[in-house]
Amino acid sequence: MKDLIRNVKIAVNQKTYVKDPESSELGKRIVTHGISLISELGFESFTFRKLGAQIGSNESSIYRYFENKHKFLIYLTSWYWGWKEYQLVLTTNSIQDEAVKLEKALEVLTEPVEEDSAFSHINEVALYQIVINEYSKSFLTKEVDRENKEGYFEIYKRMVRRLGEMITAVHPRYPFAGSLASTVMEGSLHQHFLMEHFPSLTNCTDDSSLFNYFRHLVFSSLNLKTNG
Amino acid sequence: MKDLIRNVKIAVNQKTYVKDPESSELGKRIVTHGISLISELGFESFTFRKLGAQIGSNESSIYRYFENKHKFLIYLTSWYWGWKEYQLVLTTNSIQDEAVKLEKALEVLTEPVEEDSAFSHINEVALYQIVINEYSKSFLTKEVDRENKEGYFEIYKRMVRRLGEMITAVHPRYPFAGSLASTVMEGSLHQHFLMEHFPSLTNCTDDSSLFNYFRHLVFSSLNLKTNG
DNA sequence: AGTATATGATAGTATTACTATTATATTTGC
DNA sequence: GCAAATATAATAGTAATACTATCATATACT
Repeated sequence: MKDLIRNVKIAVNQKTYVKDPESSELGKRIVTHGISLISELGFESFTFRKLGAQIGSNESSIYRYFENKHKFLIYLTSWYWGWKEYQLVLTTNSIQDEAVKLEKALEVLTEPVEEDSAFSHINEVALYQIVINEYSKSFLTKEVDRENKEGYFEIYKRMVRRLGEMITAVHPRYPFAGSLASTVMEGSLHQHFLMEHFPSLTNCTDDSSLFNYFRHLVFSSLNLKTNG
Repeated sequence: MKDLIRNVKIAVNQKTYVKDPESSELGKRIVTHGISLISELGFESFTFRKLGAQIGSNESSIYRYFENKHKFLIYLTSWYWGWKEYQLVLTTNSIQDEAVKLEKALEVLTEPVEEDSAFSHINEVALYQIVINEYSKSFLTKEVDRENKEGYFEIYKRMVRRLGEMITAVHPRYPFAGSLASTVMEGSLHQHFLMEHFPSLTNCTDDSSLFNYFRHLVFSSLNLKTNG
């Protein structure tokens, strides 16, 4: 999944930034080095001051692009989900058989993330690590309802909805399509985290076993056998 | 599930505190009001200074019980999981039929939390809200591997293991017992969060539908029908 | 050449997350 | 009942955080 289409821009809710970081060189440097610094230090220890130091730029300049690091995290993770959604749609769109389509969707969601040269200023592999380790922190806040209303989580929600619709297409009377879709979305991040830090709590050891686990989980719930 | 046994103390890893908060009145006040303040302000805005102000005590006195708020969170959530584990064991212990036992375990994990008068200084309902909203933050850190080695997450891990063993007892050849157990543990918190803040992403509307969803998920994976 | 815009440099503020020290209560041991 | 030990309170101090504000400079555009 790389280089599929050039000249595509991932659309992120404009409220997440003050000035579009893709509109300037400095903006792109903020994103590039922001990703590497968050994945290196973790979100708690990451500061705009440190980021400024790393890119040889001033803290105050970064504030001209992002209000604070929370919004910066929402920007980055929204970008990630937008990018993933794009892959999801592109990969599954042409598939007629609904079961095969769903299976393919699960594959896209669990397969290892690879560099996408269409977005040279973004290291998707490092960004994926950020999503695994920090995404939950973007919504586990007291401001979640207000921010949800403002549309900060739209892309993620749309992806859950898409996956839910694929589940319903396979089994229209299954009553928990939304819950299953959200369980898979969140669960695949969580199982990734467990593989890295709590291997005794998961049977998954690599991305292929992760895929097998979720495929079995979903298709069993829908009373169907899998192909694998 | 209340008042089952008195004079039981939930054992929490001693490294999470400097001085056992259950050993003094002040310690218990810290825990009592700490729970209410974190659930009121959220973990990010919670500080020992504010807690001190609320209990009419000094910030420095709180530091004599807990090194920092991160360890305080680990203490509180460990206590919660210890309390839940106790319920789990007590409820399922005497059940012979492995499928019934597993079903009962899922019920304990998804049912609404009620006040337990055996621990009068702890508001279990508020603590459960903290677990839903903040638990992930206790392990989504750069220090997770070190803290895991020091045993900070032992109780939670033991619960996942117990649930995994129950799954294996029902279906010995199912290859993803651990992953399924961890998915249910984390997933039930996540679905609770979605019910409150992202209702469009779940089909669960109350604790009974939550239980039905996870029961169906687990028993389908094990190729068994449920009773309900 | 003049103006607008982007970035940089510096300084300042309130708060956080502590640590250290000293003072004052309270408990306990003899 | 008094001294000693312990627990708690009060105060102060530090480095860092998360900003905001102001002013200077560089570059770009007209």
